[in-house]
Amino acid sequence: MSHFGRAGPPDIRDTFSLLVLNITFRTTADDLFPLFDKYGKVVDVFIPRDRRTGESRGFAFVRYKYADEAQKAVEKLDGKIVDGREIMVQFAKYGPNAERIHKGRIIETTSKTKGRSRSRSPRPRYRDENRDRDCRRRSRSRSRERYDRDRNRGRERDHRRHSRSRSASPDHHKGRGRGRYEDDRRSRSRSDHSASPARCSPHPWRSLSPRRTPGVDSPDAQTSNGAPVPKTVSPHTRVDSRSPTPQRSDADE
DNA sequence: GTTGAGCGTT
Repeated sequence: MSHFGRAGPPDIRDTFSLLVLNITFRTTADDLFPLFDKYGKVVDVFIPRDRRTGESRGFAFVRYKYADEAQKAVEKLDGKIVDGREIMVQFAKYGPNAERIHKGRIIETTSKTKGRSRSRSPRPRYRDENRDRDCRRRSRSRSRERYDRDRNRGRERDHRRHSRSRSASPDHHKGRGRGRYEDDRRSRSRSDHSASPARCSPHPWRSLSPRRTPGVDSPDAQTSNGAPVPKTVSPHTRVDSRSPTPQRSDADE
């Protein structure tokens, strides 16, 4: 793969992994190696790539032999423009098997004599595949935002992102689209078991609330909109449903 | 030819 003639993960026990984010999709390990090797002994550079296309996923892992060199590389290369893109270098937080990493160094080994430790692991092996694999699949397609931004380019330059990509905007879609390749069959399997896509819908409550069953206009037949109205509701409040503007009950479209 | 949050393979 992206190793230097080595198969599989090398000895990461005594290495310090750095996570390099925001690299271009064309940047390869060979491009990053000389860059990081200038600041220390780089043991290995690995760039995860897609199973289907083999394209880079936009980030890389650089393993240093010593922590001080890794630290220096983080300080020196973090924010550096590589291939026209500002990369982000930081210590890896998780290991290949989701081991806990402290300052890029693995502090937990899932190899042996640590079986009980895994039980205490608060998080699953892969924190992302069990989260947005169901609905939030961006599939890393070309974002329409980019086109919008390009179209607006020249009209309003202030509309661009006012900050580095480090701090992702909260209102920006956090769906990372890590579906990759297993999401297809998994989704189908769950579909047969009648999954609950209610949460996937951006407006789940909308489906749950039938608003005011159209056609049925009997005020006594059902309580308001069919939903079980708690007894705490006062008769005075109930008259509100018969107000001239009952459409603004709860659903809004 | 593309995309852009984030954490990894024989």
